[in-house]
Amino acid sequence: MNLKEFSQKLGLSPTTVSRALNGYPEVNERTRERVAQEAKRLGYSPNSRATRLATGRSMAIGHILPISKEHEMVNPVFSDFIAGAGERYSEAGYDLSLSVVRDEDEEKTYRDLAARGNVDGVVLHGPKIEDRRIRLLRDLDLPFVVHGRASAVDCQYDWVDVNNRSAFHRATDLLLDLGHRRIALLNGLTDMDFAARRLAGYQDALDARGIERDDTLIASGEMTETYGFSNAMRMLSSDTPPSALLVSSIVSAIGARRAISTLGLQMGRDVSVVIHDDVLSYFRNDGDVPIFTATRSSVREAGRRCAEILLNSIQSGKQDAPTHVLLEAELTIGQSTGPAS
Amino acid sequence: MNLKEFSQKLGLSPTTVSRALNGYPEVNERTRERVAQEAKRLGYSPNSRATRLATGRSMAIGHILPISKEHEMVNPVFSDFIAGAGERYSEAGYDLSLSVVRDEDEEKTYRDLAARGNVDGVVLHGPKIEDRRIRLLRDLDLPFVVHGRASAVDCQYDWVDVNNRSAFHRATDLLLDLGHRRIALLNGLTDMDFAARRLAGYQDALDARGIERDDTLIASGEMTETYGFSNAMRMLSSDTPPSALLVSSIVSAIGARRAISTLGLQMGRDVSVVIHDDVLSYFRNDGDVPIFTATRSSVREAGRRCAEILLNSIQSGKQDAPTHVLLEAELTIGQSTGPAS
DNA sequence: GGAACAATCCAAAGCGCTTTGGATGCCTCA
DNA sequence: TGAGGCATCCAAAGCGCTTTGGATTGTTCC
Repeated sequence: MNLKEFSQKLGLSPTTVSRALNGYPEVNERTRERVAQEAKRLGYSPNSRATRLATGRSMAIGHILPISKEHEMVNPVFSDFIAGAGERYSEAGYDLSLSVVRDEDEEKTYRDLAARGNVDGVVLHGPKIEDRRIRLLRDLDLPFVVHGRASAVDCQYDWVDVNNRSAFHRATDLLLDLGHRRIALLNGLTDMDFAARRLAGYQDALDARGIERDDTLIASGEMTETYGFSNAMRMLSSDTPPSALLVSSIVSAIGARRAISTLGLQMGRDVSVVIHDDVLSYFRNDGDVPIFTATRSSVREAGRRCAEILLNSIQSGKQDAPTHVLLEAELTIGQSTGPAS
Repeated sequence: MNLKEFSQKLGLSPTTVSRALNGYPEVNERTRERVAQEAKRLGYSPNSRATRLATGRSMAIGHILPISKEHEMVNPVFSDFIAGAGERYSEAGYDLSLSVVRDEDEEKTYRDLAARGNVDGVVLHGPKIEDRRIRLLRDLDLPFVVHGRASAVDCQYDWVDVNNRSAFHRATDLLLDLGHRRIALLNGLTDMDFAARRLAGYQDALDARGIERDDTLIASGEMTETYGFSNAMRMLSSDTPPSALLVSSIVSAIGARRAISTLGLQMGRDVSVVIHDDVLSYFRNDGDVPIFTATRSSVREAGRRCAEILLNSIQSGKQDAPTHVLLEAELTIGQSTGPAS
């Protein structure tokens, strides 16, 4: 049923019905209620395609999930982030439009979304240190918010980020306080901004104690279980093994733990491990004493915050000062750390 | 720029331009090429909102991600499934529209998607044994495909499923062949269809050897790491512990492995473990000798197949015989199984 | 040379909403 | 009593495409 038919059944004009349903003041409250009731009774709801054309808004937020043909990896935090953001979108009546594209097509996809008006805004995931996408989105005049930051990009934009630098500074400090001197860092890919900041935090802590950094203790790569396993194996079985590992993701930490027990060592006694915990829903690191000592910050919460900021900037027609949210990670002591022997 | 302006610049009518861009035969090839070139040069692409209204198609497939307020869980296979399906959607020019809703709102959301015409079809995730959503979708006349099946629903529908029953039959058989007699099953939630089928497969194998099932060896729940850990702990530290575990998810198996090593046991020697492996991208269970012996079936591939079936049924106006795809899981021997001692 | 036909293009009518710019009726107040 | 104001409703013009039903031109064939 469309508006015309529905309004005829009510003996009203389409105009009035439309206004009644959309909360405009020009319509009598009794009329509005009657319209609402009849709409429910007869099962009328406005066709979204028509609404979108008429209003010029898409009522959708775009997310791009780039797939690299080599690894075919999906970022494990993606689904939890999406869950957080999507929750807000639903509340606000927005759709979440997900484009799964080969990573080399990502920029093209943004252009396309903008040109065809598929979405009213986008969330940018996984910014690199120098991220071209940010300028692109600004030039396309498509509202966006970045989950993370891009250190080498100097234009203004909204972002939500964890304070990775301070988190890893504190994590490293903790290990140093426990007497560890050879601390390995299993980090994300080097061109990722978050990885650079985590490295900087780690470096800060070493610098503050005058400890020289040993580059053989630093690994970077996609944070899979295998990555954690193989790097921990390699480092721990070297002549000068680390006594502690700082691992950028709980997934890789699982791999590191596997390496530790494969080598007949015990985590928390022979090797200490501190992780960054994004609070993935199927990998809860909680309980009375969490498995892993961790810097913790919920990626789902980050999703919510991103959504809020973006929806605001879309609805307000934006162009206020840019919004920045810097979430502080919480450092929790778990079973995976202990004094250096 | 809109079609009217663009066609004026070309000295053609909107009709011709539209037809040229959409591949209709009534337009001269030279004209078509000129239109295509100019569109690229001037950056014209048709407004998708208008196209969607005019054609009456949404060019979007809906997926619902229900969030239970208690656990706030996101199914870990979700993102990989989405990645597989989304790939196909992109190729076909369809959007993936993701609705994140509280689980009690799921049916309402389907009704809404159908009534407002937000999507041309939906994928149904995680069917329960008796799943009301299937009838609902049929009644709503919204094309859909189910990832999985619902044993107790007798209407016809398209589905893509893994042969869970035979997979778990074979997995159990393998353990029986190795001499294990007390085999625990860490299964999914009891009302899930896949869990019922896996249990049936397990039962089949026991029956074939005349082994009585011990219900204390069967657990069901949401397949988190913690779930795997605590159930494995409980069972393995009982008076009559199992000598082998059959675990429905790699995530829970990680937890089970943690329990095994916490108890000072060794996986593959003291306790055998067989898992079902959905081939999650960040948790690859491969390599020369995989960590876990597993029945393996790629959930991403399932996503692709679902997408293909759904797009076909939408484009063909459907109502052929329903399409069923039953994927056979591949049984791979890894390091986690060995003879019963 | 004109009928028949194909190839090519176009004008205009949708698609189902929103929104502008009134119209109508009723009340108030001098 | 009639002008002014308010509350309530409506007709019609978009939004930017697609698609139907011609119109026009050029070609072919007897």
